[in-house]
Amino acid sequence: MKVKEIADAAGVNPDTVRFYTREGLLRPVRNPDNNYQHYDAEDLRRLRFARKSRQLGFSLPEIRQILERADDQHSPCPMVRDVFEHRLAEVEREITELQGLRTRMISALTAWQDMPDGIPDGHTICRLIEHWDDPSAAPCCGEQTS
Amino acid sequence: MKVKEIADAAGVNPDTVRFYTREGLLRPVRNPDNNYQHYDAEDLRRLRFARKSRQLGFSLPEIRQILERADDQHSPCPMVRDVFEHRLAEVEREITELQGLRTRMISALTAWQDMPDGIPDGHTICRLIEHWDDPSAAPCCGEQTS
DNA sequence: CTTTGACCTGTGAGTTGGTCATAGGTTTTA
DNA sequence: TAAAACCTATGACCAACTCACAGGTCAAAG
Ligand SMILES: [Zn+2]
Ligand SMILES: [Zn+2]
Ligand SMILES: [Zn+2]
Ligand SMILES: [Zn+2]
Repeated sequence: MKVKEIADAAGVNPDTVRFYTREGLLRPVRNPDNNYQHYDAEDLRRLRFARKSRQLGFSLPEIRQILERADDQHSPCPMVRDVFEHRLAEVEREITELQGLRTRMISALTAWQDMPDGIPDGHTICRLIEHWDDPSAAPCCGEQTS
Repeated sequence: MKVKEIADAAGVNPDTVRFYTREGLLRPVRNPDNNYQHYDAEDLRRLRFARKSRQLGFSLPEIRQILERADDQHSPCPMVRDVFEHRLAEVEREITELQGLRTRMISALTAWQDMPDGIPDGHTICRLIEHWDDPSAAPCCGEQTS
C-alpha cells in the first residue's frame, strides 16, 4: 500500500501517516526504484492500533513504547494498565479545572448582566474584567469574602 | 520598575513579562544608559488585567485587542461580552469532550478487569486496546451493539 | 578595587499532535 | 504527450509560555 491507500484505509490524513512513520510508529519498506514507501497489512494494524490508543488518551511516545514492547514479544498490558490509570486521573483533573473555569465564567456573566458598558478613562481598562474576583483565589490584601 | 519587580508584583514569571512585552501587551520605556526596560504602574495594571483575562479564558490576541481598544478610548465591553459567550460555549464543548473521554476510559478499565494480560503473537499487539470498542463510533462493518 | 552574585538583554528552541505549504520527482490517465 | 494525481523531504505553524544560552550591568562584600 502507498501512503494515500493506508491513510484512506485507516481514515486519517496522509500527512498523519508520514508523521507516524517519522515518529517510528510505522515501518514501511522503501521501493528503491521510485523512492516510495510501501506499507503492508501489519502497518495498517499498527496504524489502527495507534488511532485507537489516541482515542483512549495515550500519547505518541507511549504508543511507540507499547509497539516496541510488543515487537520484543513482551506483554505491554501491565504498562498499558498503569499508564491508563495515571491518564484517567489526569483527565479528571483537567475536567475539574475546566469546570472551575466554567463556574468562573458563569459567575462573571451573571455579575455582568447588571453592569453597564464603560468608557476607558485611563484608570480603568474594562470594569467587567477588573471588577471580577476570582472565587478560587485566596484573599490578597485582607479582603473578607463576607 | 524592572522586569523582576513587575513580575513579582503580579506574581508571574519574569519571562512571561518579557513575552507579553514582545507580544505588545506591555509597553515599557527603555533606559538608553543600560538598555533596561522600565515598567510603570500603568504596565502593572495592564499585566494584572491580562492575567485576570487569561483566568477568564481570553486569548492573548483578544487581550491585546481589548487593550488597544481601551487605548483608543473605545469601550471594549461589547466585544468582551461577545467573545466571552463564544468562549463559554467552547469551554462547555471541551468539557463534554473530556467527559466523553473519561467515560470511554472508565468503560475500558471496567472491561479490562476481567481480561488477562497477553503476549503479543504477531497477530495481536495488545488485546486490551484492540478489543475495546469506541461506544461513540458508528458501527463500522455491520456490527450490532447487542 | 575587584570579585561575586543577582539581575538585565535578545534570540532561539522545546512543549503536543498533527496540518499545511513548498518544490520537485513519478505514475497513471486521457 | 500532457495533465492530473500521486509521491518525496523539509520546515513552518498553532498557544502560551518556559527555559537555555551568551553576554552586558550593577550592587554589595572582601
Ligand atoms: Zn495488552
Ligand atoms: Zn486585595
Ligand atoms: Zn468593559
Ligand atoms: Zn467492524
